[in-house]
Order: sequence, then structure tokens, then C-alpha cells
Amino acid sequence: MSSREQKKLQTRHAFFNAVLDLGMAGQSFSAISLRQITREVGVVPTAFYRHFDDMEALGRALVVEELGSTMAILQERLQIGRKRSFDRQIAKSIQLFLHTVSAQPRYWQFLVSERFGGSEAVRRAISNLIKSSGKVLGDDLGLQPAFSHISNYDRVLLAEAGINLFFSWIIDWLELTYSEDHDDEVDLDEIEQKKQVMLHNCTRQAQMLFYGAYNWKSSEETRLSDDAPQ
Amino acid sequence: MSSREQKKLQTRHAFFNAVLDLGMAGQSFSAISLRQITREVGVVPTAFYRHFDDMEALGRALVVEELGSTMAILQERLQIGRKRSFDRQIAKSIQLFLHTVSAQPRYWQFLVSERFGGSEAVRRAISNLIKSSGKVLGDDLGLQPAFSHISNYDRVLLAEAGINLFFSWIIDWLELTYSEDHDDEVDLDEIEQKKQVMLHNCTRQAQMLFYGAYNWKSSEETRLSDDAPQ
DNA sequence: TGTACATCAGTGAACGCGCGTTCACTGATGTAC
DNA sequence: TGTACATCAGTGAACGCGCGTTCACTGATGTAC
Repeated sequence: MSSREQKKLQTRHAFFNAVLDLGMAGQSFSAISLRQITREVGVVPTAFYRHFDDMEALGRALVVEELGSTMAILQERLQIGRKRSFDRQIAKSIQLFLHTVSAQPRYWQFLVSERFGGSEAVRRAISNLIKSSGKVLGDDLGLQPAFSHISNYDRVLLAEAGINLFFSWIIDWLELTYSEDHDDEVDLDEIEQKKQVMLHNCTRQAQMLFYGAYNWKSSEETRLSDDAPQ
Repeated sequence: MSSREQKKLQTRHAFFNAVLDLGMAGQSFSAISLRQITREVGVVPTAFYRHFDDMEALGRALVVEELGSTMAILQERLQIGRKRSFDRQIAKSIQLFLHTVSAQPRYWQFLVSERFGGSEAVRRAISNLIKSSGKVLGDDLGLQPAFSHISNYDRVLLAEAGINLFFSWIIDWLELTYSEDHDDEVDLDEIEQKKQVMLHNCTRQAQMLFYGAYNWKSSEETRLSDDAPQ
């Protein structure tokens, strides 16, 4: 790769970083202006167009190129169903998940807050990312004997419910880890304790869901109404 | 109440409606401008300040005054644990929930997309709303014999997991119901069928969680680590 | 009931500002010979 | 290796526009007598 191409790629990443940084500062993507980003990157506004057609293209590229690999790394590390025995791995997996989130706060912050956000392109890209994660998790669960009695169909539903449960924790967890960084006048022990409590609570919620699935019979039909029992 | 006060209240509601309408059109709250809203309401921009200090105050008031009562209505109608026997009420409750969402699409769209959105004030207000809903649902579950063996603490966790699960469905469900309205060239039967499938899937996910809780023992401790079994 | 004054939701002009996008440009890097 | 030309990431001035907020105002409604 030529040094010119390398430089361009570097700037491209600087654009991604600018969006993530502004996202961490509490701005939603659709409220971020093109000029704000170029200011952050340290280039003139017109330079933006050397890299992206518009903000939407930037958002889409960010999700696909940067966040896609973040999710892939998590999936690689998790491998629920492959590595550990069932009864202990829920706690371990959730610990791993939350620590992965803490390690890359900007990525997860962006994923969660833009998942149902104002930019349709970004929303769609994130939705695809999450759907494919659901598939991977579903497949992983299939490798676990505890879930072998569950049909493929139900296993995908379980995996999606699980992922939605995981996502529901992220913002609260990140808020805890942020308060760790602004550590003037903050009792670090207290935060550590809160994190332990949250870890416990999340684990317990996951256990309710997955132990529930453990006892779940795919052969049972779902009754949609009182009026028409089968 | 004087007719002047009535008129003012009417305009205040028009402001709320404008935000919700723009939200339905895909705009996130933090990307909506003051002038856009006053245009929608049909008043001059300066009239805004007769009702709210700034956009943040409008967002907060919208959540507290309008969405609060929406949630209250849903809770009133649901009363999980009080009305029906356990085994059939999950399906019924979810049906009721999704139909409530369809009946007030703007409210739920706003709640979901601003829950982790760009305005801290709105985010906080929604978070409080959801937390109090979790409490109500937890109390309702407590009235149900099937959950009487679960500790208060775990029941709240279960209720929160449930609510997060419910919220994860809303956007997809609303997208289905929207496509019903733009019914040029759309096969209504096909949509109805998709809705049935989604209703089935959601019910099954909820059953996994709640049947899981049904088999859950609060006395069991949660192991946070492989290394320190008790 | 009629009059005189107070209140206040909504008006309309004006402001300075940051926005997205255009355009012709510069100068370092890359390529062909 | 040296020269002549091409490429293209980043520049800087300029544009018209919608923004939030200010101010003095209007005129219908409410109140006091």
C-alpha cells in the first residue's frame, strides 16, 4: 500500500473516531454536524467529501467496518456452548461480555444509542449486525448439550432474546464504568461494589432466561388465545 | 378553568403532538429544531417560550405528562398476575401489549428511540418511567402463585428483564403495522400473517423467560466465577 | 350590566451564527520514460 | 538516477439557509369596580 493510501486510511479512521468521541460526549449521530466532525479530525470541512458522500455514508461505514469487527471479536471470545460446561458458563460469559464492553466503551455506546436512533441507514446496519450475532449465538447454543432438545427455530428466538437482554444492560454498565474514570471525590470501592452487584443481577437475569430455556420443550405449542385452545 | 387557560393547554398538547409526529417521521428528538416544531404547531417561533424554557424542558414534560399516562394505562390493562391463571396469560398479555403499542404508535416509537438517545433529560425521564413500570410488573407477578417462591429481589430482576424483552419488540412490531397503513400494493394478508408469526415468536420468548422463572429457585446462589465455588 | 384597566398567548422583524455544499486551488506523492 | 507529468488529499473563500433568541408589539380574554 502506498504511503498516500495509508495516510488516507488513517484520516478515514480519524473520522470514525470523531463520531465515536462525540457519541461518548452524549451527542446522537443524527445531531452531529459535518463541520463538527471535520473540526474534531483537524481538517477543513470540504475534506470530508474526499472520504464520504454524506453523513449517512459515514455512519454506515462506521457500523460495517469498525463495529462489525468489534462484534466479531466478542463472538470469538464468547463462544457460549463450546468452551465451558453449562452450569457455570453463564456467569463467566456475562463477565466476559461486560468487560468487553468496558474495554471498548465508545463502540458499545454507539451501538446501543443508535440502534433505534434517527438515522435509518445506521439503524439498518446495526440491525443487521445484531441479527447476525443472534445467528452465531444460536449456533453456539446448539453445540451445548443442554440446548440440544430445543428446535433450531426456538434456539434462534432464545438467542435473540438473550442478545436483547445483554444490550439492555450496556448503558447502565457504561455509566458505572464512566464514574470510575472521573475519580475525583468518588469512592472507588463503592463503584466496585456496585459493579459486583450489577454483575450478579445480570447473571441472575440471564440464568432465569437460559435455565428457563433449559426446561423448555420445543414440542409444546404456543397458545395465542384463551378462546381457541388446541 | 378559563377559556384562556384551556386554549394554552391545547397549544401545549399541540407541541407534544408535533414532537411525536416528527418522531414518527424518523427524526430523533435531539435533531428536531425549535422552529420545526412551531411550524408544525402553526405558531411563530417566539411563541414557544410562552410554554417551555427550551427544547429540553419540552422533552421532559412530554415524557412525564403524556407518556407517563400511556404507561399507566397499559399497566392498568395488563395486571399480569391478578387476572388470569398463569399458563395462558402470557400469550394474552403479550397480545394485549402489542395491540396497545399499535394503538398508540407515536408514543411507543418515541419511548423506544429516545430511551438511549441524545437528550440526557429525556433519557432520564424515560428511564424513571421504565423503572417504575418494572416495580409495578414485579408487584403484579408477586400476586401470582406461580411466582410466590421467588424472592422480592429476584422478582424485580425478572420484571426488568421482561420489560426489556417487551421493549426489544416494539420497533419491529411498529414497522409491521406501518406497512399496513401504506397499503397501496401491499398484501394485507401477508402482513397479517407476519404479525401472527411475530406474535407467536414474542410469546415464545416470553414463555422461555417466565417459565424459566417459574422453575427458578431464589435460594440458589449465583456463582460469579469458576474459581471460587461456594 | 357597563367601563376601565391588567394580563398574557401569540406576532413579526431583526440579530448573529453555524450549517452543507460549490469551486478553483495547492503541493506532496506516485508514475512513466 | 533524473525529469516531466498525473493524481488527489487537503485548502480556503464564498454562498444561501435555517437556526435560537431578543425585543417591542397586538389584541382577545379576564378582572375590579
